[in-house]
Amino acid sequence: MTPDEYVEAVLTLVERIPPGRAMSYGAVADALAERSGRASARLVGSIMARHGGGVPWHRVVNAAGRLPPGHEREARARLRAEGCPLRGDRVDLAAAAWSPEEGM
DNA sequence: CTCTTGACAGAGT
DNA sequence: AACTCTGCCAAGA
Repeated sequence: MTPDEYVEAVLTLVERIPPGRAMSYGAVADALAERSGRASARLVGSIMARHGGGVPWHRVVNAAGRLPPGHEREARARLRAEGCPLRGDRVDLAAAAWSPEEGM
């Protein structure tokens, strides 16, 4: 799998996350690990930073439910609008966590 | 090729 | 609970 294909795979998966739900960068990397052969939360983060426009990037947060630096306002607003379970300024991953298996 | 840099994660303080 | 330190792995300089 080429790097470009990996980027596509990440974006495709992120698009499949339903409104009001969320995934951590690590969870995304993990879900793609089977198919891509590698799992790196950092890599997913970088990809979202560079190619994240165009997909519901706000539904991808870090493992602690923290929103991406610099986009916290935007993300919080969108998540709130979608009814995503929030705990202060963090996503309640325990309640919002989604996996590809669930959405097919 | 080496060194630094991250929308990260997990353990330690 | 907030911070720091380490491991991680691919991109850029």
